[in-house]
Amino acid sequence: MPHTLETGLAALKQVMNTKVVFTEAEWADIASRWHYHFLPKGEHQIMPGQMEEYIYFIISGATRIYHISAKGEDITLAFSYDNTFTGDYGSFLTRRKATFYNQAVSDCHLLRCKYIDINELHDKYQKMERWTRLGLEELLVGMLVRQVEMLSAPAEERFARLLRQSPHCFQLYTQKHIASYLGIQPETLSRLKRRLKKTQDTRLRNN
Amino acid sequence: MPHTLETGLAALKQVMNTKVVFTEAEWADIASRWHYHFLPKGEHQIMPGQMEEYIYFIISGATRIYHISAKGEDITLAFSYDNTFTGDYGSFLTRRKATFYNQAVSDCHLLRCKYIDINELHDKYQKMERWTRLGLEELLVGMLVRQVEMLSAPAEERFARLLRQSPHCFQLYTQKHIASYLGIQPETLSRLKRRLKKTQDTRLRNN
DNA sequence: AAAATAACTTGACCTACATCAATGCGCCAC
DNA sequence: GTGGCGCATTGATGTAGGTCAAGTTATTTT
Repeated sequence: MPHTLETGLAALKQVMNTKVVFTEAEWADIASRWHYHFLPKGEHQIMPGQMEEYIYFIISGATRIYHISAKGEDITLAFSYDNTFTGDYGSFLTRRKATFYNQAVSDCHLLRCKYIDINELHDKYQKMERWTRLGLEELLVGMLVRQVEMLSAPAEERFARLLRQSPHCFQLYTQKHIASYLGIQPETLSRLKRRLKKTQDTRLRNN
Repeated sequence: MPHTLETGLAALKQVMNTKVVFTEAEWADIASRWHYHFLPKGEHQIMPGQMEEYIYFIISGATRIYHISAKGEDITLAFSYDNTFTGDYGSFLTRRKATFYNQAVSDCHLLRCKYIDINELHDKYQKMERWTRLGLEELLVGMLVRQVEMLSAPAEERFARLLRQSPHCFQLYTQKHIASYLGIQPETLSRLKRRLKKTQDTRLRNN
């Protein structure tokens, strides 16, 4: 029986142990606080105005965190998929109302853990506090890289880099959403794709 | 005697206590690991390729964290000033070589703490681990807000918001640096300023 | 205080990307 | 299958902001 609590916890354990190694007793306590949850394709895990009560771990599936701007534009902020965490961290961490949408773009098999459980774990185990700290550090470094790229690289380069570093995203998400993640319009992404293919074709022909 | 170790530690204590309240004994241990450092205007606290050995607390002064892109563009990522922390967090946290410059734009009176001391404090006190976690959470939320703004708001709005929320930055930093922080050219910022003043003037005249 | 240097302003022109619009294509519903 | 709908492509045109250049004003440096 794939994608249920057991297999999910095994995946979660492996992911968590890459940062901090928990004892079996600690792990048992942690594991007991995560619960299976299913989110069908198209449904929202959270919407602006709600409180983010859980942090989510994706066993399998894909979600998209986005924001609707003042002008009504749909802006994709992050992609989440197998073996990654998701949710509106801002809301979850600060206990303020969510500002983002998080939508399943395919059926999602999830584990989730309540805020109070995460908090209790933080109180109970220094290691848990450290695990979260290390996770936040990683997130922060990633966001800095993205920030630099958005400010310094033109659309074409940002696209090329995403294609190189996260090709699977082009399978999981529509071009519309990838475009908004890259900060451009779908039409522009379409044209970039064609241009890139053309230059690759001519390169092939010349070699 | 202003801006020396004592006054600096008093400021640091106050800032740290807003997140986690330390006992006097804990604080004494923490305080003993921070040391005064002076960075004259124009000098760099760190440059790409170096290892960030310290985390810095600014008693007084201002620095600018920036990056030189592949095309040679100077991109300002963050401003730091009195009572804030600074440094290349990415390098400091991950122990990899710095990718950013951090330059004093005015004489800086600093406190700094070595990586190993921070680490020892993390090992020794769960509270310290929590303090760092909460600090990272705050940083992360701020970066998310900025990311959304960069993707959704046009230059004029980003400028107006910075002017509203951080007017002191316009005293501390040159327009060139503020422009690069906003993701525009200095010429564009100059034009935006004029346009904004014009609309404000007409509004005044009509009231 | 003069000279040198850097910052800011303004104008003319240019380009990357947006917008609008038309057409074609896949995909799900029934 | 076939009707419908959202997604992708392509073309024509618009525009925010970039680039280049010249002049002005601050700010250092000597």
